[in-house]
Amino acid sequence: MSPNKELIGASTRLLILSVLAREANYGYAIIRAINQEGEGLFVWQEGTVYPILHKLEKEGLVRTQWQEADTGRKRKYYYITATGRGALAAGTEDWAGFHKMITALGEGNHG
Amino acid sequence: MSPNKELIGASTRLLILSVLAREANYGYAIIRAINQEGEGLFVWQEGTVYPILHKLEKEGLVRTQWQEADTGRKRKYYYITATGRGALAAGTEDWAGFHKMITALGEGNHG
DNA sequence: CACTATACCTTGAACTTCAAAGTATGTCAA
DNA sequence: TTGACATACTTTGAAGTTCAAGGTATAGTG
Repeated sequence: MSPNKELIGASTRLLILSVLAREANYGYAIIRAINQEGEGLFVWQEGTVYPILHKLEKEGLVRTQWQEADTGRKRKYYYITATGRGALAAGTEDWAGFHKMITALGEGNHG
Repeated sequence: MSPNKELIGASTRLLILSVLAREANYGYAIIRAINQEGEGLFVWQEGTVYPILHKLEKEGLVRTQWQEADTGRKRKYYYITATGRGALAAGTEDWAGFHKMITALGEGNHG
């Protein structure tokens, strides 16, 4: 289990949208990409990520398309939508504001 | 309700510990202090904060002491412990690392 | 005496996350 | 063709988190 579940849980959605804003991808690869990016800070489980992807789709932040890989395997690709990009931008801004506040509070402690 | 519940939920504990690292305080005032600090980004409810304070106490990150105010009112003061300061420092570091990652991902999107 | 603000706490519902298991397909080797 | 393994998607049950709402109690005000 992750040592900082609470810290991490915050921006699951934001992180997924960030990854998809770079380029469309399918679920299984998204999970690997994010966990690699996390560099040990956390490891996301399939049971966590897939439901979030489904929710993002229901909310219209991403759309999906089944595609067949060269291997013959079927993959469900996720594409970020315009709405999704908007949500990502807004979320990133909120994140920055929140971070600023946390930092300010921290600095107050040894000033 | 807060417009960014998920973003906020992350570091409830961190925020409380930050406030208490500045100076000891009692629950009701902590809630007002944090919500003021949030500047509209979020508003915490009593039903959220009190249980967290109880948990922090059980974990030894804070200790408590009942005190009587000038008004005659009884208040439960929360003091951060050495363990609590350690947890705050560690949490802040993790937070910084996580923020760095989010930022890096965001920059990748328009680079 | 009613009303408001302070001050603490608990409960039930909704939601989130995880661990675990389930389903299915392609690859590789014996 | 059989077995093992990685890929790929999904669901389920349990544990945890947060909120809205309400409950208790006391001090001050009109």
